[in-house]
Amino acid sequence: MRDYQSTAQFFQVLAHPVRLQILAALSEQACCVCHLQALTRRPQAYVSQQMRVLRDAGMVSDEKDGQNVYYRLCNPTVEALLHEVIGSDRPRTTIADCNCPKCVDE
Amino acid sequence: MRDYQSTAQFFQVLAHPVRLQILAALSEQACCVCHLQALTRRPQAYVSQQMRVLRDAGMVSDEKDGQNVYYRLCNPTVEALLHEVIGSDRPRTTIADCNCPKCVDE
DNA sequence: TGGAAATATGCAAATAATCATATATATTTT
DNA sequence: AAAATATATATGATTATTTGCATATTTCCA
Repeated sequence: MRDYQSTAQFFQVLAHPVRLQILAALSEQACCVCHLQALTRRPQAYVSQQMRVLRDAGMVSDEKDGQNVYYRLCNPTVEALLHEVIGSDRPRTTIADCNCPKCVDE
Repeated sequence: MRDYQSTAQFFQVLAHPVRLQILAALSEQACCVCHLQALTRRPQAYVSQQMRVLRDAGMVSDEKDGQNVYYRLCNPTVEALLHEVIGSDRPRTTIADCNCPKCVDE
């Protein structure tokens, strides 16, 4: 990590409840946007906006598979911090209403 | 740490370059406000405001000694996070113009 | 006691972040 | 090729944060 300015920006990205929820979900498995929509109960555009913030911050990477875009965590520091502050006792929300191929298959 | 909302607020406090600089200094030793003023090159009222934010967030504790107030880190999670994101390669800024008893004695 | 030094607080202007809405693009299905 | 689905982007209104400045409070010392 560089100077205090960029470190502050890094923390700013984490200073958001929905982004934290998304990152916590991604720390378990890669998810498509529709999955995160169901998880967070937010409109698609909203989730997509947050994913851009996370992508621009270098915290997640995206991979397109057909119609779906799968996001995954790609930053070890973020993983470590999540573990530090959230730990493993986070609410294991099961998502019922996601119809992406990956969810339907399992 | 509790829910995502309070975790986000926790990160919000860290999402500030001057507060980060102050916390990094406190992670080495307790400092009075005048010391932090010299370090950050900000007006006294500015530093005092940031100290309130850190105090309200439960990250630092204050102890009055005569005219001076000494602040110290009092949150192990903050210490761990600072170490994670800043590490030990932070600029070791020596402060010349602080006249508090502690600084003058040494 | 009175003044100077150290620190804290209150408030307002400037700045930045959030979120809803509308719309665009790409892919699959029919 | 048109419709449907998944995702992305642009824009603007609202709200929150930052920061400078004036002033208050506390303590020390002459």
